[in-house]
Amino acid sequence: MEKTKTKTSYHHGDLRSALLKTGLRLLETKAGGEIGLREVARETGVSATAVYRHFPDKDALLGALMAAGYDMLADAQEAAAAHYTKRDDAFRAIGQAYVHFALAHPALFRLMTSYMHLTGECEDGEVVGDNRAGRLLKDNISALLPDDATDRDRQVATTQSLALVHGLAQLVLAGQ
Amino acid sequence: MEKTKTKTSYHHGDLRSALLKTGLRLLETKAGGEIGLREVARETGVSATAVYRHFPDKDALLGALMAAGYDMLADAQEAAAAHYTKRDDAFRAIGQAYVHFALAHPALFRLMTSYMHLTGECEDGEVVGDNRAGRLLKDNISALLPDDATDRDRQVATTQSLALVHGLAQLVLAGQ
DNA sequence: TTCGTTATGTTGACACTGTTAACCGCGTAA
DNA sequence: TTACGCGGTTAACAGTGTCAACATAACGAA
Repeated sequence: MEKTKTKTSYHHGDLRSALLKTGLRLLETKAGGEIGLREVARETGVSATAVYRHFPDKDALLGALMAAGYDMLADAQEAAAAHYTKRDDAFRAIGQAYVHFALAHPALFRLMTSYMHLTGECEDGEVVGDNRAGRLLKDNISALLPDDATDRDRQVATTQSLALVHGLAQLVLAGQ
Repeated sequence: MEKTKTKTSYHHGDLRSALLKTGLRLLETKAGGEIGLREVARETGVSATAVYRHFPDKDALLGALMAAGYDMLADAQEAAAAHYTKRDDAFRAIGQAYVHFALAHPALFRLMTSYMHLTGECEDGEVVGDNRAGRLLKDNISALLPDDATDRDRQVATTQSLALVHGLAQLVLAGQ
């Protein structure tokens, strides 16, 4: 019930999501350091090379974990913002949720941010806002600015607050 | 002349600094990804285990490279600030130097920041300002604040601007 | 000078990693 | 029923960090 495993299952149960689940679990457990392909495979009770049926690469697996992390982050931010009605309160809550998330899931957060440069496939648009979390923040910032603000103003404000919040999270994480 | 190699040398020339030099070179060359102990040893023309005579660990080697990077950063910041006489101009220059450094030496910067959590030996003091770069920024911030600012004010201001600058560097680096 | 000790570097090995190639079993479609 | 392909396996390869044992050069004491 809590885990609708979608046992659509071909052969063994659907891996991929099982791999992702144990990957996230390992990231919660392990305080620092990287995660290993063989490790997650072993912990899932499957042979290492089975991973390659669902992910072309180790980086692909990590990328999927990143995506899952960003989804979790966006969920947390939305939940945090939902408690508030005033625009600026909501905005503050979103920023706090970001830092809180980094503290609550350090290894996952580190993975998400240290592989940032793999993220943006760089389709010449904005690289920052291509995930739900970024979009959420951008929308909330836009709502805070006066109506006659230019697009450039909005982008500057977005980048500034994202930088502030992200840097803050990083610093807090460094100081443990 | 440019490189006073301090050929005090016992046996082979002084390694350690040679290792650090090739380590930095490799970090300049390699765009993304980690650096390897065996790799730097091989490139220095020495057997892998020779490294262990000068560094107890791979992490120790990376730590030394980090320290070297922070020194380079502080140098760049001091040089940038030296061109200006007004306090706030100097402060801005320091921040710009930070971002510029991240862009100029991406791999090194990534190493410096991603191993941040290994840095602070956490002697219950301030973890941020234990390197020259942090101290420089802190001093410049203090100079900008009014004289009657409390210590807490100064710390908040320091953290805020460091977070902003650091986050900005990270974002710029992510967007290449 | 000669000799022993210590710092420095080498080879060989171990356990581990990511990745590829070759093989197999099950479920489905013809 | 048979052929095929998807999802999994084992075996192997190159590469990694690290340890133990061995070699050698430099230096201080006899």
